[in-house]
Amino acid sequence: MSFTDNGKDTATRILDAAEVLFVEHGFEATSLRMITQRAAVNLAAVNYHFGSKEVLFQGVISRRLAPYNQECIEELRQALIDAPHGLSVDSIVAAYLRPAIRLAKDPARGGIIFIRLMSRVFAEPHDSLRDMLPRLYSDVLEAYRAALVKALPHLGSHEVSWRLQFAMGTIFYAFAGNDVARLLSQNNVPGARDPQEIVKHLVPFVVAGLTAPNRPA
Amino acid sequence: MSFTDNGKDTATRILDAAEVLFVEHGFEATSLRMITQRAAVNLAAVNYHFGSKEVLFQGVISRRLAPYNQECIEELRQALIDAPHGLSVDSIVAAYLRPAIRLAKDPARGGIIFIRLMSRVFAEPHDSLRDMLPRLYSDVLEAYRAALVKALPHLGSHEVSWRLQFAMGTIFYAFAGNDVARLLSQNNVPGARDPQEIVKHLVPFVVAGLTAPNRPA
DNA sequence: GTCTATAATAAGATAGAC
DNA sequence: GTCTATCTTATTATAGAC
Repeated sequence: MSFTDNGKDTATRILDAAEVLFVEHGFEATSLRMITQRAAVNLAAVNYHFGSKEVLFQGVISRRLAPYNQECIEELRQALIDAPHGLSVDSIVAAYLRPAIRLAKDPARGGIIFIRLMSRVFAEPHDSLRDMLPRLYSDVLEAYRAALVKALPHLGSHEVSWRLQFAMGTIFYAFAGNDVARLLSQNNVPGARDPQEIVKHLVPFVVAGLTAPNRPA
Repeated sequence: MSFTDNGKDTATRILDAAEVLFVEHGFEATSLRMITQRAAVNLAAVNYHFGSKEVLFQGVISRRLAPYNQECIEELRQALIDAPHGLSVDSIVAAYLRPAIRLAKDPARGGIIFIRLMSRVFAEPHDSLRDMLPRLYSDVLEAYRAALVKALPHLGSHEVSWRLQFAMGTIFYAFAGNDVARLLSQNNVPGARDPQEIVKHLVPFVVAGLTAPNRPA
């Protein structure tokens, strides 16, 4: 590993630049030339270090995701220790979002950029990009799904799956920075990009959705 | 207007093909060659009829959206006539989703493909594509926002905006066909692509989210 | 309006010197 | 590991015959 003047090696510089650009422009619209220019490295370095643009994308995700997943699982484990007789839906949602807030505040681990990238991946049309997440993320989801099934015993397992799916959609969409808010011509929601502010309004919505009565008239 | 053997003119054939391909692959990854090949028209026809790929995209959206918007507004107007003293959140959500279900069942107006395309637009990284929707969709949103503000008088206008934003995110995500469901290794949600089935499970979730107490402890 | 042919450009990937 | 130079292939868009 050789180092450049700003203290990061070439592969890391490429990952950092790619992370930002993939969020901003999506996979297809981000060229290797944009990435290497931003990273101030040679064009050929991408293929030397990663082999292809697609593998680079996987690298951008996986470098951050593994430790983050650990944190999510650990957070749930701790919550379960503190309340061994089962968690409320509220505590489950709060536990799920706590690592996200911590990550959002920590630029060294990608910060809000990585949160937004995760949200974006689900919307990537590229099958190979979208399909990498189930593999990388299923452990976390299964853990939280199990907790929810326990917390909502009156709902069937299928209904919990539906609601978890909606909840994930809501959360990812809220963090994606797509600014559905901008749709509203008036009343631009203030603080719509601040993760802490988002979560404050998001938690009641998601908790209420998850705990909704099984079938209103 | 000259017509080909299957009864549709060239511009329409291009729009039909582009609609499907933009949903499937996104804007960037869909080439004019894919479109003209699928439409069985000449490559140059796109630029003759539309001028550019971006204008074509706008054309795909706007041909369907104007009549659909009319329907959404009319649905709300009718509901308000039937209940002149104000609508429940439940009726508002139901009114909003009714045109979507009708459209989803009507392939002649784009069917589920167009619903999914709308959902996808919000996730398009291209600014110029994402930014066309506020202009085209704000009337509908403002109408439903006003109804929600009336139905939820105890919430501030800002809070209603937040929740409408979350609700729209949930709904669009649910229809986008991104299959967050596939994240769950087990328990693949059955019927996850059938609009009627989606709506059945979606309504209680969204209504509960919108009517959540203002700030649970 | 529709076609062929092509211009102009940008993309991902690689070979080979250093 | 890093560079320059280039290959190969794709793209959007257009010019001009019919």
